[in-house]
Amino acid sequence: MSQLDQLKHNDDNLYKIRHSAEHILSQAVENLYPDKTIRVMGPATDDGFYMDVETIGDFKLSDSNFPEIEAEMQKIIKSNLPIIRKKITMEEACDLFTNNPYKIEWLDSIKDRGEIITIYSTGNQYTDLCAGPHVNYTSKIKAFKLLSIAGAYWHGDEKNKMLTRIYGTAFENKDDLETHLNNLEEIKKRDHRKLGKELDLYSTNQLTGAGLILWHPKLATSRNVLETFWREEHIRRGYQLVFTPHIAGMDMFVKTRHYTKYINSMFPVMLHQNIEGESKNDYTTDEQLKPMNCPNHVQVFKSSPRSYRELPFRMGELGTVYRYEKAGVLHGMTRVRGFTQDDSHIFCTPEQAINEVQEIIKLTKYIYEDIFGFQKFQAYLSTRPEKYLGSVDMWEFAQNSLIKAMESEKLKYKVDEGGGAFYGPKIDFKIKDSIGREWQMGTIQFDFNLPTYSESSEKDVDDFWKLKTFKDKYKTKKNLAKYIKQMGRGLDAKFVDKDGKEKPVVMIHRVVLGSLERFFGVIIEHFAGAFPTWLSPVQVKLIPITDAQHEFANKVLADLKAGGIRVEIDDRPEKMQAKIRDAQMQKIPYMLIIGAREVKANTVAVRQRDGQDLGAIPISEFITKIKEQVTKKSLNLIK
RNA sequence: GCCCUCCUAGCUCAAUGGUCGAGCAGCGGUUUUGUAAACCGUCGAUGCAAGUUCGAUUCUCGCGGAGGGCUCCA
Repeated sequence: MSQLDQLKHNDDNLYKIRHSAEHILSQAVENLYPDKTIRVMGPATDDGFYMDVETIGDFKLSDSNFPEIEAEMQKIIKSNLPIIRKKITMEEACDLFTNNPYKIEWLDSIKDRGEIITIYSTGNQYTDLCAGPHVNYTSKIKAFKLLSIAGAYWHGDEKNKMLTRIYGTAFENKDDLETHLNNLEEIKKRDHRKLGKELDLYSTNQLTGAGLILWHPKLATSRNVLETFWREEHIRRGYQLVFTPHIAGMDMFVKTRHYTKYINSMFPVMLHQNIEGESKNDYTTDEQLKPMNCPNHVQVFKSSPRSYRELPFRMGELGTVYRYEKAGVLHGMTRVRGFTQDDSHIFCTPEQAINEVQEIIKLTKYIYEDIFGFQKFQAYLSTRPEKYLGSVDMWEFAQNSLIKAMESEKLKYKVDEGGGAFYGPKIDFKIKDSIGREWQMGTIQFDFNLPTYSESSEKDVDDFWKLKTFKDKYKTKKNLAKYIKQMGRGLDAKFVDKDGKEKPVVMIHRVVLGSLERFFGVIIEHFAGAFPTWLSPVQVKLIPITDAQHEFANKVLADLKAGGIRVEIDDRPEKMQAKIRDAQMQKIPYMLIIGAREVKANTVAVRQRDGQDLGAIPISEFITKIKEQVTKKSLNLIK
């Protein structure tokens, strides 16, 4: 956020209300638990406020404290205390907050920045170090609510003490608060974890393992449809599709240096010495569950000498990878430990790079906007970080390629200065779903690490020696050093140019959907579970009103199936209303009601999931319309 | 990994230091119906392991999982 934005922000009445509400919360907590808490700080946010507090000894705050805290806040608000700003000196400030180490630290940083020191007093009961601004009386807080409680590290650093954070929100009036709380309810209704259960889409369980998704038949149907689309679209755009294994030899990830960078998020090595009945002590071929597809793709590229004539070589795979994500970060389908990336690697010459990036952007826009109707997606360019591989020239070349491609495609982007990976610059695509939350999806990254080769250094040996896995395996540092030197660094991918000389190939890593798990998690929420017809697991439900229509309904079923429509018949001995309700709750796009009238006229009565009744239409006409809709991958229903 | 909370039937929810209750779903019947739930019957559960206790689903500890955050996200 720019400084100007920040100012506008602070002046906004809502921000004043929220920041003041946060002060009142802080004051209430202090009133209620004076010797058990130390005040830290808290700001207003885009949708509310939060306050950090340290709890002392065994004392713990939980949401069961909310009623009494809210009551205390209400008391402060009702007292209608004035909130007054005052400028003070550093000495005065140090005196005032001498018992609060957080405020003293804060004062130090204010001093470093050379800013003035201001305090805000609520009546003569509570004074806090604060830049403001605030409302002038506590009674201006007309509507507030505490929402949740969580832990947060001081300064967001996990090495620091864990504080307690209370989240809440405040508004100018009760109606706005009500609306906001209703929106939160809406978000909960769209939650893919809730819909995943209700619509029987996926599950996880303890025996399968945390963060590992079981795709149920319905979602698997949609995934198969999406995968087919993905494959056809990629073949059409000149990609060559491959399959590679889920595991790779350890040597691979020694050469790529994944072990020294990311070993904490990789599943452990599969040691052959642990194989029952294995007598050989030689386990040089130990394997590793792959955390990414790139190395195997490089191996496909390297399987024979590559001519410049073969470039660009666009290699694609729906490749499943496994990463040991920390237990606390797992979340439904959007953050998991096993996932399938719609991965591709493009091997090309430097001259071809811009065009390749441009083609990827075109594909990304097509899929996001045209196919899924994500109207807003944001591109971020991440540039050279402090620690980086390769030369500055290489980085400049790659960054320029990305920028030029985005400009040719008229793609607006924001810059994340220094946010690139150590191995190359990148473009990230983030999608806003229908309720405004942003998700990281696709990415385009240059990779200066994998395709290159260099000798192992002493530091490399040291880095590996620090790892238990390698210490245990090689026993002595001398053994390890011999091994690491033998491995070298990088996978050394080259091509033979027109002049007959071997040259390093440019490698571009890209995903469009990101991972199928996350993508489906996002589109479940985006569509609130009501997928467009082409992607719906069940596209049509046949609802005969009585048994007398079963024969006719089965004929319709056969006709629709013959037309390639995913259709089911509900021939339970239930009332039509109950069948409609069930189909409706399953968000099936079309319900075809079949009663005596339809049998007689050879028609079906079409009810859409949006509640629209299209009346009776001939079966052939319905088939034509729905097929057209599926072919066009329309986001709308027939009418 | 860290802080807080939670874990009761397939799902949603109830109750309790003394043999856990309901609705929906399932199953067996009855009902044959015109655009969001027919009726009757029936099956089914305290995450795992330990401690305190005469007795634990309830209290304590550990583990696992889930949720809200923090940190992280090649």
